[in-house]
Amino acid sequence: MPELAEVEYIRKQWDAGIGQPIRTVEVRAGKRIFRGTDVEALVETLTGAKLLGSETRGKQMLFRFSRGGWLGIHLGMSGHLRVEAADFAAGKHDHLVLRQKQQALVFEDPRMFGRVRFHAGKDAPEWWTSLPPALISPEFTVAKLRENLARRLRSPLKAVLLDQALFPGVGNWMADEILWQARIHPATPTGTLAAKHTQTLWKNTRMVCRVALETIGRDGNDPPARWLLHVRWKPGGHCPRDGALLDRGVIAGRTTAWCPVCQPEPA
DNA sequence: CAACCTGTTCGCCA
DNA sequence: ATGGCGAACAGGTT
Repeated sequence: MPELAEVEYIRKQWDAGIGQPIRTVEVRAGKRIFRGTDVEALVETLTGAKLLGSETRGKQMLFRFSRGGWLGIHLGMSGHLRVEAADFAAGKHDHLVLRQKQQALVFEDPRMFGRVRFHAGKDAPEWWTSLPPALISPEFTVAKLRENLARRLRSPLKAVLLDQALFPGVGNWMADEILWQARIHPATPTGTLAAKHTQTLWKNTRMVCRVALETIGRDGNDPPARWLLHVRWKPGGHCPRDGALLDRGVIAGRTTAWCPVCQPEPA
């Protein structure tokens, strides 16, 4: 489910537990959720540790604890964070439960495409610090975008937008939204994009990220009513800009919606 | 009942 | 050797 702004909103669900020690840690070990993770070290370090804070990078979240505990969570397709009463009983999809005096912090993920990582140490782990800079940061420049696109000349733009190394946090709906805002057809091969369109793509990438973070990311509010995401799911949806019936198809392996009028086929 | 899914990774093929 | 594509992952929802 979650992309950039949803991840930011979900991350804050655990803010209720900041400053309080974890009394017990419950883990449904042996699940693919914990692949590559030292679950014993996670339990040992976090038991008795205090949650200090958290941040988001793209679709990744990092929770910082006292005693040098760093917990990374990726929500995958169906992951979610929530807060329950301190004595609640974990359900079968609740893979990680951090119990505090006042409440329990829960990570659930029915489909188990998500991932939990753990690191113990003074500094944040390499798997966190090596993530690319945010699309709304000053480091994401038009020149940088041009450079990224130049490495994938034959790919459809939709595929490139879904690449987390290049567009961290962008998922299926955001990719469609950005291309629709920029009036560029999702199947356009990267190498055929006019310089002017690269500029437009850059501008709209930042705009969609910024506005999504200010609405969904801030408090779960809806993004602007005239955005594509409100109509892109159901067949029969119409372009909020010109009213044309939206086209749908599979591009880069994902369901994609676009407007045949304002996002014309690449030549 | 069958198809579909806001994500990632792997192996195959060009 | 790259790079792109489909399949696989697993369960819920339509």
